[in-house]
Amino acid sequence: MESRLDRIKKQLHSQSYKLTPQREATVRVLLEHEEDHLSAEDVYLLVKEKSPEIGLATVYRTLELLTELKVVDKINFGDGVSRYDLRTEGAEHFHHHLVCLECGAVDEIQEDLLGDVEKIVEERWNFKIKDHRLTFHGICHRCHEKAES
Amino acid sequence: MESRLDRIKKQLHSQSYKLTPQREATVRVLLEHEEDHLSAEDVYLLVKEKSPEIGLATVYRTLELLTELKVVDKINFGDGVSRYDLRTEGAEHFHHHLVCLECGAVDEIQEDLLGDVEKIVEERWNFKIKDHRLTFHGICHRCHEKAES
DNA sequence: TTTCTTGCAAAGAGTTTGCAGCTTC
DNA sequence: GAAGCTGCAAACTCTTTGCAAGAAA
Repeated sequence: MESRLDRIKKQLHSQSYKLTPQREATVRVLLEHEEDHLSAEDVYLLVKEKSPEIGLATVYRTLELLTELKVVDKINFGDGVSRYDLRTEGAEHFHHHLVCLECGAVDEIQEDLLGDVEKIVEERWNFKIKDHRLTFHGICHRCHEKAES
Repeated sequence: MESRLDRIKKQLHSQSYKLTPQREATVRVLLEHEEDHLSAEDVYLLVKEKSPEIGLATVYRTLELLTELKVVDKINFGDGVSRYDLRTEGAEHFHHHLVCLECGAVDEIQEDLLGDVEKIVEERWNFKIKDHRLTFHGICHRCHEKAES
């Protein structure tokens, strides 16, 4: 059974990038925190727990590399920090986000939802879509329920 | 006939903010470049052409203020700079963007397009939507046509 | 007058880069 | 052994803040 880590390793190798312990540690952290939306600093601190000798610059360089390889997506919720989000394997489209204005939580929507909209945009604006970013800002279900009780 | 500038002035006054020449000059620049997606630095340089004594910090403070008043929206296309986009008057929803990966142009879509999607998200995720950000990355119609010729 | 606002310069935050040394293949 | 990678520190970019002087109501 080939793990996700293995596949990412292969992808690195196939583009003749070396698989260093630092890179592996970084990928592991990303896999272990798939649900989260970690900043470079977050990733750095988590990697440091297990590999204390790693440098912040290496984490930045690794994240940049993984972004290039489309293993992760670099996203920005407007708070001045870039966040890195593992791509869902096999997913054709980048997933969407729900950002709660109250508690700051970020939930993911894996469903596509934009199929029809994309068709309209491609036809009406003659724009060839390669990727998208969709984020809703509002009140999440948890804060919603809390407010009602 | 009340101009758009007048209405923005009133809005400032109604929240007991003072209307300084610097703020007026900044708003004017935004109105004159409604189609563009100016960064703070861009706005600063444009304001400076007519009011050379203005400081960059004032522009940042004014843009922050206008964002608070929902006169402009602060957006981020992932290039490390915040951009400021005048809200379409009367529009209930924030418009969408088409970012061309080839020439870097940013076009706007004023149509809503997300009505159905929002309904689904609100119902299925029990998420109260307050705002959204939708950006498509791809090839714009100009580059498209250029490539074909 | 009193409060708000400005410009400047300095500080801050996040990210990138140069470089010498070390690792991977 | 050559090419690539790393950690460190310094540099850089964008943005925010402290403060004394100035302007608006």
